[in-house]
Amino acid sequence: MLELKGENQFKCRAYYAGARKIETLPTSVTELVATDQLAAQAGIGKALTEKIVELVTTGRLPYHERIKAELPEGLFDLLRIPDLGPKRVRTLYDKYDIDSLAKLEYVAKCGQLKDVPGFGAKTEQNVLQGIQMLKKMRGQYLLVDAVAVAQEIVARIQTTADPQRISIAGSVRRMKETVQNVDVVASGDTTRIMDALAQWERVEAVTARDKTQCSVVLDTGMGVELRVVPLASFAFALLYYTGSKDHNKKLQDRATSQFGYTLDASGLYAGEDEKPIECGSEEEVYRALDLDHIPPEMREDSGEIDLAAGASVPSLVSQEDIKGLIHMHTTWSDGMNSIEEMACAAEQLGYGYIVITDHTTSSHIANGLTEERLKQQWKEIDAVNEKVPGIRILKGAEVDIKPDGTLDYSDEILKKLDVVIVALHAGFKGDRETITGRVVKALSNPHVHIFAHPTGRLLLGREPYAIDMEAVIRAAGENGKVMELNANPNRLDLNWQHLKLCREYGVKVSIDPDAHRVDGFGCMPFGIGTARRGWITSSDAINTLDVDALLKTLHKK
DNA sequence: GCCGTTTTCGGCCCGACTGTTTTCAGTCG
Repeated sequence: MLELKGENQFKCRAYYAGARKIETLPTSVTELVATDQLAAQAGIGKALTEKIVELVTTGRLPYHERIKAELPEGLFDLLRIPDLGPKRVRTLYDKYDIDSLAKLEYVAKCGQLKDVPGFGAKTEQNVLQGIQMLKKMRGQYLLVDAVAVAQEIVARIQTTADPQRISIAGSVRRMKETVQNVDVVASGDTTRIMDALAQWERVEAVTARDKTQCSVVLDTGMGVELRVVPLASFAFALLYYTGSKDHNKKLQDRATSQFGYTLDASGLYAGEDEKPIECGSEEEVYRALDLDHIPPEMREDSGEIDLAAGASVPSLVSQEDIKGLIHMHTTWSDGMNSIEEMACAAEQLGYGYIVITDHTTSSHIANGLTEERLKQQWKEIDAVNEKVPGIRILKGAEVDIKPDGTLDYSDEILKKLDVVIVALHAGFKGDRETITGRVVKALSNPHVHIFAHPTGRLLLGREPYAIDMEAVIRAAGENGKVMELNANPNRLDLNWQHLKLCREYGVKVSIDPDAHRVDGFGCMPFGIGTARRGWITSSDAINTLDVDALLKTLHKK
C-alpha cells in the first residue's frame, strides 16, 4: 500500500524486510513482544517495533487501517496483472481514475490504454491477457489451502459429531493442483454433522441446507459441499462425489452395458427389480464391476478404467517410498535455514539423504554462489556430515541456464558435484524455439542430471513460459536426464499430463521439495499426489532410491 | 524505515528484459 501511495521505495522495502523477518522467526512474534526482544532483530527498528507491538497487543493497527481506507480495493487486483506494478497502477488511478479490473479492461479494449504515458500497444495487449488470466483464476484455490480447510472440517466433525464414516471427496481427494471447492462425504447424525460445519467460525454464509446436503461459503470465498448419506450408501457417495465426472460416466456406462446394473451416488442396483448390491468400500464397488481398485488421483478418464479391467493398475508411488530429498536451499543462497538445520529436520522426518542445491552466480537476487563460495560450502557440508551421522548430505547446485543455453558453472566444478540441477530463472518471455533450444542444449551437458520446475508456471500467478515440453522430455530421454516434479504447492511442475509423457519416453522423475526452509519439506505430499496423478510408480522416480543407488543411477556413463 | 558509521546522513541486493522511449523507467526474479 505504501508503494501504491508512492512512498520512498526503501521505506517500502523496510516493511518487506520486516515482514520477512517475522515470517522466518524461530519463535512466535507474540513471544518476542512479551520478552521485549523484537527491536533486537535485524531489520526491525523503532518504527516497526512500535507498530508490531501495537498490533500484537491490541489486535489492531490504525496506521494500517488508515492507509487501507485511502486506497480502493480494486487497485490490489490491478497489481496482480503481470507487467503492472505499483508505479503504473498509481498512474492509472491518479490520472485516469482506473481503480478496478473492469474499468481497466474497458479502457484497454477501447484501445485507449496504449496512449497512457509509459504504456504502449504491447503493454495494452499484455494487460488484456493478464486480465483474462485473472478471470480464469477467479474462484480457484491452491490445493494446499483446500486440503487444510478439508482436513480441519473433517477434524471438527469427528470431534463434535461422532460420524460413523467421513472422508474428503472431490477434486481435493484427487489431488488436483487447483480446486474450486471442498467436498466432504459423511454418514451419521445428520443434524450434528451439518451443525459442526455450519457453526464453524470461518463460515461466512450457509447457502443451502436440506436432509442430504449442507453448502457453505467460507471467509476466503471458498465453497464447501458436505453430503450426509446413509451408511449403506457411503462407499457409492464417496465414489460419486470424488469424481471425476468423466470417470463416473465411464463407470456407469460399464455397469449398464456389461452387467445391466445401474450405478449412482446412492448405490449399485441389479436388473429390472433394481435389487441393491451391497458394497462397504470403493474397492468393493470396483470389484462388482470386475475392475481393480483405482486410486482417486487416477480418476480422470485418461485410460485408467482399461488398466483396471486388465488388472494392470500401476502401484503408484507413496510417501513411504521416498528415501531422500533432492533440491533445497540454505542460508548460503536464499534459504532461511543452515545446512545443519535442514539436515536435522530431514533426518527427523526419516529421510536417508538430502541434496543441497543452492543457487549459482547469475541468480544475484538469490545470493547465488560463485564457484569459490561453492567450494567453501563443501567444507561445511563435510563438517555437517561428520556432525550429523544419521543422514547423508550430498553436494549439488541449482545451476542457471544462461541465455545461450550454457551453464553458470564450469564443467570442472559441475563434475565434482553429486547432483546437478539446471533451471531457467530469466528470459521467460522468449519464444518457444528460443526457450526450448536453451533447455535442450543445457540437457546435452554430460554433467547435468535434473531439469527443475520445467514449465516455470506459478499456479494462480504466472502462466508457463513458451516451451515445447515434448521436445524437452525427448531430449531428456536421449541424454539420460531426469525431469523434476517440483512439489512446491505454488508450482506442482511438471503437471500430470507431462508426467505421463515422461513415462512414455522412459524418463525418470525427481519429486523435489525445492525447500527454502525446514518447513518446506511439508510440501512433499502435494508432489507425491501430483506424481500419482501422472501414474508415477516408485521405480519411475529417483528419490525412491537409497543414496548409493541414486548416485550410481545419476553417474553411470 | 533501517542501519552503520569515515556515526545523525546517505545508501539500501542487482542485473536482465521489455517496451517504451530516443536514453530510460518499470517490472521481475
